Amino acid sequence: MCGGAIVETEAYLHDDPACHASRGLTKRNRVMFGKPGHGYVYLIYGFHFCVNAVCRPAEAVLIRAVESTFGATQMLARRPVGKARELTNGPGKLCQAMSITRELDGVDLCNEQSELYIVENVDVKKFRKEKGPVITTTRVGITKAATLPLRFYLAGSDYVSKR
DNA sequence: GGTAAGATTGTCT
DNA sequence: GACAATCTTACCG
Repeated sequence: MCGGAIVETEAYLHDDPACHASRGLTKRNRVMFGKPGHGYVYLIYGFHFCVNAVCRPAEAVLIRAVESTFGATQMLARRPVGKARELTNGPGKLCQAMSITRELDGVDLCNEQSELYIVENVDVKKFRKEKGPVITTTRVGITKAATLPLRFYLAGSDYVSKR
């Protein structure tokens, strides 16, 4: 068991050229056309995995950074790093640390019996208060629709990938 | 059947 | 700051 608070996300909308689902259903993005609440996991650049939470049909939120709150020992075993923040301050990094792979593509994120799931609890609310306001900026690492303000992160978190 | 590009990261300068 | 590593998918012929 390991986990943490999501501190950085990006949104991908159905009419957004940067969204994998914008050009219709394919083998890779089929999960995005399924039921909302499921996880979309894919391999990028042949090296790293990225996780998304499907929110509406053909629309998803990319999880870019997590601040680990428990199970950090296990995560460090999978991803040995010097500084704690290096553990999960990037979409590919957090997938390695939490052993998120393509096997989890399509997982039900709303079911606490799943290998991977997302919940909102009182600690998260307190965490958000401590970490300050949510900053909205442009998305990172994309070439299409790069100016849309669809990236969100907590101003006070050390685990945000880029400022 | 071939090829170009990608929602990244780590390493070297 | 620049660049290589490495592979799946999408698109064209």
